[in-house]
Amino acid sequence: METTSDNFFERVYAVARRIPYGKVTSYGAIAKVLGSARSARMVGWAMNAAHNLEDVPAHRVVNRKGLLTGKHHFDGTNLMQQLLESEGIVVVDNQIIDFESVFWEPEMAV
DNA sequence: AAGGTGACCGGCC
DNA sequence: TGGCCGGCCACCT
Repeated sequence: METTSDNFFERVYAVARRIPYGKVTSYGAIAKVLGSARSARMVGWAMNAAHNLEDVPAHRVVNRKGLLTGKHHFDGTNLMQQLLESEGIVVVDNQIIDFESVFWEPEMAV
């Protein structure tokens, strides 16, 4: 049942699922790919539902500062950080170290 | 149907 | 990236 609203969410999920292992991206980057760079908030909202799905690695999505703003929404307080460090990403004080190095630019399709 | 909300971003001080 | 303000768009009650 692909309704218009679900379609938007699916867009975010599709991009998030394409995030390579050991890489992260920002909400604004995803929103930009979706065509609405200013609706980054909506991406976060979509992620809110996305984190409920195991198909979407929401832990690889952070804000443009490389800060784990959404870690508070995870099951555990430091679960998000644990997952990122598990992928080789260094996180200190909820902030990704060398964020630019692990940053991955999302794309709609290949 | 309308209002409030939100895991943000960009600009300015 | 320190802090504050406005914008923007879809979801929820």
